[in-house]
Amino acid sequence: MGRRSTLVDVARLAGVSRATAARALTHPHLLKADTLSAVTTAIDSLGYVADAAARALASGRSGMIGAVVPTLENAVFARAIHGLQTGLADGDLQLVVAAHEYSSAMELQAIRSLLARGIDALVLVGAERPSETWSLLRGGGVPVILTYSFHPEFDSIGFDNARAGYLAARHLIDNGHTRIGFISGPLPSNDRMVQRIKGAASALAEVGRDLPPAFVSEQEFSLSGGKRGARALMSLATTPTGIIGGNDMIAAGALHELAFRGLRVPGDVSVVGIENLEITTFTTPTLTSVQLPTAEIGAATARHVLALLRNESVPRRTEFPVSLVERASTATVVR
Amino acid sequence: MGRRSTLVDVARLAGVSRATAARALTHPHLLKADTLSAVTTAIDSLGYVADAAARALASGRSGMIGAVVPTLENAVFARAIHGLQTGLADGDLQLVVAAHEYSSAMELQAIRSLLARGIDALVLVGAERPSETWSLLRGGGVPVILTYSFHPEFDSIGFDNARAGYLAARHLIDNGHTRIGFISGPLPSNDRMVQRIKGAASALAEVGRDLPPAFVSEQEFSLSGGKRGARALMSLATTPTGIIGGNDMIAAGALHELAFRGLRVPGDVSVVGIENLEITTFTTPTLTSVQLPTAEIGAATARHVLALLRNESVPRRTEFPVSLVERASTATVVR
DNA sequence: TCGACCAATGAGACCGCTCTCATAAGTGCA
DNA sequence: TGCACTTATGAGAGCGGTCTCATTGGTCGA
Repeated sequence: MGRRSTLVDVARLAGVSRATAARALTHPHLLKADTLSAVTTAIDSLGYVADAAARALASGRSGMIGAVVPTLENAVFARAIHGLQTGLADGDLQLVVAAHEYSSAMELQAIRSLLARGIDALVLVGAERPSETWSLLRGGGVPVILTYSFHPEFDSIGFDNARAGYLAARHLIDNGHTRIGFISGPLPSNDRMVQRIKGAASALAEVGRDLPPAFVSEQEFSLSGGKRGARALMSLATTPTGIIGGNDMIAAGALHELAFRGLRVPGDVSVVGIENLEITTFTTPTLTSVQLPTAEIGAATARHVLALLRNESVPRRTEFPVSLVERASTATVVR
Repeated sequence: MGRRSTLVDVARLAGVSRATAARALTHPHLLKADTLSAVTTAIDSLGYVADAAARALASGRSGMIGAVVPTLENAVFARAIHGLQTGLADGDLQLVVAAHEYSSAMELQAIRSLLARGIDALVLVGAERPSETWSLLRGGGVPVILTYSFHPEFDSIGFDNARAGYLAARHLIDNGHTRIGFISGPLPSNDRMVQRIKGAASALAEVGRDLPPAFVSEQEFSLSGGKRGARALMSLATTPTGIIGGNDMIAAGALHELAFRGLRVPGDVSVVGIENLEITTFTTPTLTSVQLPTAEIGAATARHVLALLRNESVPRRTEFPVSLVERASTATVVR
């Protein structure tokens, strides 16, 4: 079938110059109606498709957006990427993804690699990274959008992670709990989780209590992680009466371990999750959780990127609210 | 900070020609050791990074791989994409993703768009699509790799979906069940699910039974979908004694609905899932499931793509085995 | 009727790299 | 010492678009 046809072929077939053919693509309003239709006809009959590399080289814009997330195996990020991709597709932008597995070194490498690819914008997760990475971002000449956390220097779209932790702890405290354990996800390169823990600690501080390090168990984001975390917390000399899961999967795993140990929820221990996934209504008991705007983040980020590339003015910071959804896994402490 | 430095800057600083500087990048073994090191030094001191668009235009290779999946909201595909991306990164390839939400029209559009982007290879899910899409793929001049299903004409990496359905049904049949219901995921553009249903039907056919259409309930891939599916099946005049979930989330949702209706599993109804996710050991009762090689598929696809681009010979077809993992949700039928 | 101005199109430089081909320097053998 | 041959480097032509600037023909007001 021969080689792909180029603008020259189109121009020749339409009987116009290369420049005119090009204009039909990029600035069609500059052409006389019949010239335009001649070119359009030629394009259709040749099945012409502009070469993206050539276009990127000449225009300095690639039409590709990069995104680096911790992992796609965590549904939160998979969902956000899904929403982002869907939104970008509407603007005819492609999404290039990379995962760093909670390693800031790998994140740096991924960012380098994406920047070298000539992306038009870069979407990252979180606001904590080594200064080397920050300076690369500052000098990259590419708009950076941070998600899930905020940073004064870069456009950010997210929610208040500390408040999510605070709401979870506050709810337990309001039910009379003072010994509250926290099963977190991986902490390296994960300011979101650190913030949630801090938020929980600040709620405890409000009532003169604290969140001792022993009451924080770092685990994977999974049912098994939650199970192991609950095992760890319930093996302590003094055990918590309330447990916060760093996300819902962890909390659900904790519920399982508590049941396995013959402990009643919420009779003996109350449990709160964070994220408010579908699973919260399928656990036994159903899981009280803090609703996070994860679905919104992907879509909002896509809109932000599109506006940015169109030079429309956009708020530097978009914050979504979080709220507690009470279900059956929490109750007033019995003493 | 001025503009990005180019090969010309590197060449000038290193005191060599543009061609030599270029060779240092692409064919370093052709250079004398000290010439090479002069160029390398210049590259480092300028922080030079090759422009991907220019390179793509000149070389005809973009270093980008496209992947189109039904959705990233389904963990199966998120996981596969994650594995694929990780594997590709080792070969310095970028992954561009798109989702089509089980619409063949959107898939076609996504493929067009990726092809226009000049990707070096294209990864797709499944082997069922309109002929228009197939002919685009044939004429695209880009290697296509199919995953999760097989196709004689294209490289394929997957497993036998019909066998997965067969194993699930066979297990129920071996336990004396003959009225078997199937709660499937979305069926449009989803040959995997169609195959699983066919496999289940063929197991029933082996013992002179069939899978009546009324016993197949099409639902979303979610806990709620499974719940709704079980509700539909258990509302029939004649109800099944065994239920197969199109995937584990569906099966877990079905378990929930059965418990809600006061039915005992496996006493009254046996349930089998497909996928063997972590959740199978967290449900009540634990869920018998067919183990699928989803983790392997992403990684294997990455290896396949890398080999392909290096012109190494690769098997056109890679098939992973599936197997049944028996847990507590299935038992011999009581009559 | 003439110059100013505008709309439509053409000409050609340029984006930054790859790759082929030519050239110069170096090597081994008769 | 000369010649064929290899090795290292340079020169320059693309790759396929975008974009600026020049050119042409036509319109309009004085």
